This record gives sequence, C-alpha cells and structure tokens, in this order.
Amino acid sequence: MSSVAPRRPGRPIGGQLVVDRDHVLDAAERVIKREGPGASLESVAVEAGVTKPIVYDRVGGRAELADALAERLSDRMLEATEDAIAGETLNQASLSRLVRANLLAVAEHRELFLYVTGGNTEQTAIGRLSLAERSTTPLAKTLAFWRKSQGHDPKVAEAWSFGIVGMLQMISVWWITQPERAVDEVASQISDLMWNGLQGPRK
Amino acid sequence: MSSVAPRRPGRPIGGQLVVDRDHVLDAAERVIKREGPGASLESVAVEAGVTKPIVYDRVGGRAELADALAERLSDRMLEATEDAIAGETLNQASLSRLVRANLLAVAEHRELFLYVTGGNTEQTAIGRLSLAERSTTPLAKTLAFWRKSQGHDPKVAEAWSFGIVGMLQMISVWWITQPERAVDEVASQISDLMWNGLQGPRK
DNA sequence: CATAAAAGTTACCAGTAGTAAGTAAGCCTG
DNA sequence: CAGGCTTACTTACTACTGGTAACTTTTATG
Repeated sequence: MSSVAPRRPGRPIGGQLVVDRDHVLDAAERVIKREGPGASLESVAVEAGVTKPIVYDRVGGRAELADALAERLSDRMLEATEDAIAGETLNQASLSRLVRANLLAVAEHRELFLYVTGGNTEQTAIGRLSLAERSTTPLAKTLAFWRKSQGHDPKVAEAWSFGIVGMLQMISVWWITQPERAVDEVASQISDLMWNGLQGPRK
Repeated sequence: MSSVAPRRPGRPIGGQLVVDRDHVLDAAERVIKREGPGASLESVAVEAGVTKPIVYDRVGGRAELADALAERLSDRMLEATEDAIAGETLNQASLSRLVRANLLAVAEHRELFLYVTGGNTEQTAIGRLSLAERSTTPLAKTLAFWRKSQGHDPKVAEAWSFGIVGMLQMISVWWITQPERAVDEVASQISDLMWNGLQGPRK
C-alpha cells in the first residue's frame, strides 16, 4: 500500500504539483485514524507519498496542521448537525436530534475528534478555544435572535454558547469511551438539561 | 536562584532522600507557571534540583506527571468551590457562587489549568476525562440525591454531571482569555443556564 | 541557449522522552 | 572492623521528532 514509487530529487516530470493541501490533510486524517493522536509529521508525509518539507509548505507546522484539521472537523460536524435541525424551529425535539447527531458525528470521526480536542501541546488551549469558536459563533447568533424573540435579554448568548459547546464536547468524550451507553438516552438527557436551561425561569 | 549546589554522583551524605514526590510536583508547577505548558521534564528536574531519572523514579513519565498535577489541581478546585457552597442547600445563589469560585480558582492556577486541560499528546483525552471524573463523581452523587428529593428520576445525574463539568471547563478557558469580562456577570449568566436546566420542565 | 523559477529530496540540527550503566554513601553480617 | 549488598543519586547514552538549510532536477522565459 505504502509502496509509493520513491521519487528522485528535483522537480517532478510534468511540472505539476504532486500533492495539494487537501491531499496532505487527507493523509493526516488516515494516519491519525491508524496511529492515534501523537502521529508524527514524518508519518503524515510518508502517507501522503511525499517528504516532510512538503508538508510544511502545504499546511505548515504541527500547530497549523491541528488548526486545519480542527477546521475540517468542525465543518463536518456543523454539516451533520445542521441536517438534524434543518430549517426547523428550536424546540426540545429538534434539540435532542441535534445532540444525537453530534454524538454520532463524533463517533464517526472518533480519532480525529480526540486529536483535535485533545491537545498538541503549546498553545493548545487557544486552539481548542478557536475550534469552539467556530461552533459558538453561529450558535450565539441563533441564541441571541431566539432570546430576543422571547422577550429576553440576548446578552447571555455568547457565554451560553461556550457553555453549551463545552458541555457537548465533554459529553462526547465521555460517551465514546462508554460504548454500551445508548445514544438516544444520553441525547435525551442532555437535551432535557439544555432545553430547560435555555427557557429561563418558570414564570 | 537555581544555583543549587551541583551534587556529585553517588548516594548523598546522610543517606536521606534529597527530594520526595511532592517536591518534584511543586517544582513542576513552578516551571509550568514560568514556561507555560510544554515545559520539558529536564526543566522540571533542574527546578527540583535533581536529574531526570529522579523525576522518573518519583512520579513517572510525562503522562504520569500530567495525571498527578491534574489530581492536585482538581483537589484544590474542589476545595475552593466547596467553601463557596459549604453545607448550604442547592439554590441559584449558591450555584452562582460556585461558578464564581470556580472561575477565580482557575484564574489563580491559570497556567496549571491550561496544562492539565490542554493536552500532553497521546492519551490526553482519557486524562482529561479522568480529571473530569474527579469532579463529576461527587457532583453526580449530590445531583442524584437532590433529584430524588424533588421527586424526579435520578438516572440523569451522571450524564448531567459530565455536561456541567464540561460547561465549566469551557467557560473557564474562554473567560481567562477575555480578562476584561467581569467574573460576576459570567458567573450569573452561567448559573442561570444551569439552574433552570437542573430544575426541569415548568409544570 | 542561458538563466531564473518551480517543485521536489537529502541531510542536517536542536531538543526531548526515556533508559542503561556507573558511582559514592550507608548498612549489615561475620 | 572489613567486605559485600543496598540505596540514592548522576552521567551518558539512544531513539525520535519538529523544523530548516542546502542541494537537485525539471520547466518556463527572454
């Protein structure tokens, strides 16, 4: 499989790029899936059929790689969860479907999720935060709009968004390490907590 | 400061241990506070006035070090938040104080918190989960008891605990990177969300 | 056709986790 | 009180990894 014909130095015949950025990122995902987080850039390069400096040229260092993969993952998750709630109004049932879709998406990209949420040392927390921000930004907008429509103060939207995203992340990590737990049960429990929290004090 | 007299090889005069486990862990905390996460074991050893193999003997490798520090941090956080809610019954005000105390405790141990929650590669997610578990286990007990006393199903306690801890963690990371944000405001907003969520559907 | 640009690889450096081997002091037995 | 075992360290190494500088070959251009 990895018996890619060894290439000589120098510009390749044909003058075309051998791999582009997405090829490298795809390779990175496969390696992470196979070797877990902590996979080396060397492995990624080999998997992409190329050498390390190319990885640096196409995507950058370890931190940038993590960022790029985080971006991809969060886009996919957003897509998966958008389908679950598409166009519909916010209510308990749609919320539960959203949580469920989130869990299933995490399970599907298990290793990648662990890699992205789980640190590549250095400014990892900032990275984790920026990943979260990709989710919170649209969520905060929705929340603010919804709060206003309910006659409540929309100021809480930003903090609540981060809280909710954190909750989903932690639940995801917990759930994928407990495979015997039914996804529907957890989704329903968490959406209960969220829904009642969102609605505010009982009049 | 770090001009600890260089020790020769061999058993030290007096036959006593030069440093114990806690000394190494204290040194690790200082180094992390100074150099940020990603501090090397070598630095830790130097700070402890000792060499690397001693670190390995006393606490173990990088993963074990992270675990040990996580344990310490979560104990301190538990202590700090316990004071804030001591003996009192669970209500919105005490919950708000708890969130506030949590945020302040995180700010106090800022670098350590980022180190612990923010990945040391490899099985970091498992580590993060086990840290969370230290908080969720007592929380789940309290929640289950409280739910029962309210005539509700206590089964949700475990999932809810992880959700709440995840929420607090994410909010903490977010908050300490936004120093201009008033702690009381965030604490109140988050405790609103949590309290209403916990109480369940309005009758 | 000479020369610059493009697209690679090779070969290296610095730093780091982890370990094996060496060394000096204390302790115990005859 | 002499020799051997144990204790508590250090020194010195290996293996690997992130990152980069220098080199090599093909293509494009005036």
